[in-house]
Amino acid sequence: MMTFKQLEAIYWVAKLGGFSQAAQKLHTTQSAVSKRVLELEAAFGTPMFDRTLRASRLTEKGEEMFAIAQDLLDRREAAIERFAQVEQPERRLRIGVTELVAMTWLPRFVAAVHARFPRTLFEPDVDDSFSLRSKLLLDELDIAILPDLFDDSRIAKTTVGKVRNIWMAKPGLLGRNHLNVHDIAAQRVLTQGGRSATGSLYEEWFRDAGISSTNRIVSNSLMAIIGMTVSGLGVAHLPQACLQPMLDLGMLEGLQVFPPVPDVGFAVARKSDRHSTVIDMLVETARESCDFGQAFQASEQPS
Amino acid sequence: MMTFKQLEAIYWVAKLGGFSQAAQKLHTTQSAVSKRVLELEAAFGTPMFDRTLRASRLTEKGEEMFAIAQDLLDRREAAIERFAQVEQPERRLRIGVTELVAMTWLPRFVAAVHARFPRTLFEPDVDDSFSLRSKLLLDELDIAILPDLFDDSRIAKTTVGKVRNIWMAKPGLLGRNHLNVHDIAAQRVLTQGGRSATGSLYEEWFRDAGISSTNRIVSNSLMAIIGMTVSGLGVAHLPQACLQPMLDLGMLEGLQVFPPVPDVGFAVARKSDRHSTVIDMLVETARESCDFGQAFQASEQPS
DNA sequence: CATTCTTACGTACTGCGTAAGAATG
DNA sequence: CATTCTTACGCAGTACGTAAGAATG
Repeated sequence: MMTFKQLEAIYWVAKLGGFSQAAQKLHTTQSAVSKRVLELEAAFGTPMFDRTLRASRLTEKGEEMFAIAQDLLDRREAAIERFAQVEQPERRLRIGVTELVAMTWLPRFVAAVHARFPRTLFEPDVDDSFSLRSKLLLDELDIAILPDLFDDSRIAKTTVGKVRNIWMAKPGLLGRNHLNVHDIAAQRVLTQGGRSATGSLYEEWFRDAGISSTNRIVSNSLMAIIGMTVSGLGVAHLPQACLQPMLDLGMLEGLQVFPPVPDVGFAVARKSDRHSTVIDMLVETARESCDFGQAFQASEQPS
Repeated sequence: MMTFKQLEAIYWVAKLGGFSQAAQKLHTTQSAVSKRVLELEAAFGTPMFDRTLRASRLTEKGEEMFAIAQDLLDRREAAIERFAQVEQPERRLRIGVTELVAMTWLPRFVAAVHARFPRTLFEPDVDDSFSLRSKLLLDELDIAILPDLFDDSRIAKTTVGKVRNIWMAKPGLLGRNHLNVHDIAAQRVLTQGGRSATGSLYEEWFRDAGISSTNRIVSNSLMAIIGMTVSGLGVAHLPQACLQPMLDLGMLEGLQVFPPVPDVGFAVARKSDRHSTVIDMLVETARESCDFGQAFQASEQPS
């Protein structure tokens, strides 16, 4: 049932163009390699190599499996590498944030942290909440700032703020301004996918109203969703405060919708088993500098 | 050497809180599970469980390995799932783009495609070039629009445009306006990491000038970098056209730097072994609608 | 003393290597 | 006929299950 050995086999056969070469690379015989590949083919009921030709060429399915093998083997390698490294107490802060945070107060946060830790190398990582959580658990991040919408005993959280989102659309796209769930569902809805915490919030919201499928465009990027909303491709539920300038400019129109989608709380998250005063201070700094209001465009303007 | 069986063992022991429970789950004996865990511990020279207590509790290293196990097992599961699915000819276009594309012409592109394929479900995925390439190979995307900076026989590309980046900083951050590589290196440089194709371009640029290490803030998000640049945290090499409004407003200042970093070409990429008229038409549409000039803020304003 | 994990030991079977067979150009 | 992969077969060592031992509360 798909072992690493099988994956190594298909990987090196494809890479080196032959079973014997792969065998050499894997310090075994070509017979053994052949069998590992045959196992894999049997397990998935499809040939991975085209044997009609003299040189081993991947089939279509084989290409797919090769990509899978490459991915899984790379990840194993990387994981081992990371694990082997001793806990390096280097001054390097890897901080994960969602796109909304990146758009709004990340610059201020970074500036505030730099004031306290001038010699620290900063690495802001912008990703969806789901990935951020994984990266925290894999120790690829020191802290993460994300929507407070899940619970995991391995992660400790500190609430830092709340964001008010409202439904928006290109002005004039909808006739009225007072709407309900079903009016929204009748439109094309632009949302973040299920990997985003806020994205799953809407799915729940629709489900609660008994609505299963809607016409949607799903993207993992808030930026892309804002752009598409401005272009009139549909309605989206977007942070009010940081888009206020666009509302004021008439590029977007806010919609009154009932029932409201609940507000989203944000939290600073870190792995429960990692304790450090640096991280504690980071959390403190985050709480102080937290502000989802102003998008970067308007902040710290030179006079 | 780290097999899936070992990972399954540590995963289920941690999850179910006992070797016997894990054994039951894995359809084997608790003795076998014990040995698989011991193997893993031997391989990495560190205990994963704290056996002083009655209930099996993960050690710190164990937590780390647990996260790795979870990650790799999930990915194997997902890969098998994906592989098993027959080539579903569903009308669902997963298009990968980099952040720059998401900021600029993605809305227009989506609008153009919707005009041609009105009943198609669109899923724009914004990620770094490296990830986009992986996702293409894993068939998680139908096409991707990314910097034309790598070659891979498994991926077919069509050039669609070019982007001019220039060095920028908060006005007044640097005294002069005419600079060279070393002046830039003396500043704090905000760049995208090595996972970004353009990010690796700068590393080459610095290396060519004989500069190895610079004071840097690395982020995977263009958005975050723009924000931090506006805040005066450092200098960055950013797309000129789409930030022209910010240059005009005096939020950013363009810098003349010698030697110039080469321009970046963009291409539509797809897997070589996937042929479809829909994809061909997408490529065509992309070429026609391509425009990195205007950030979304200014596009399609309602009169 | 019941529960939980490790150790010991004999076994079964998986997976391997050698070598022969089939297919290809 | 040289090269490349598959099959056949016997062997070896891995990994397993049973059962006993050690540790814990």
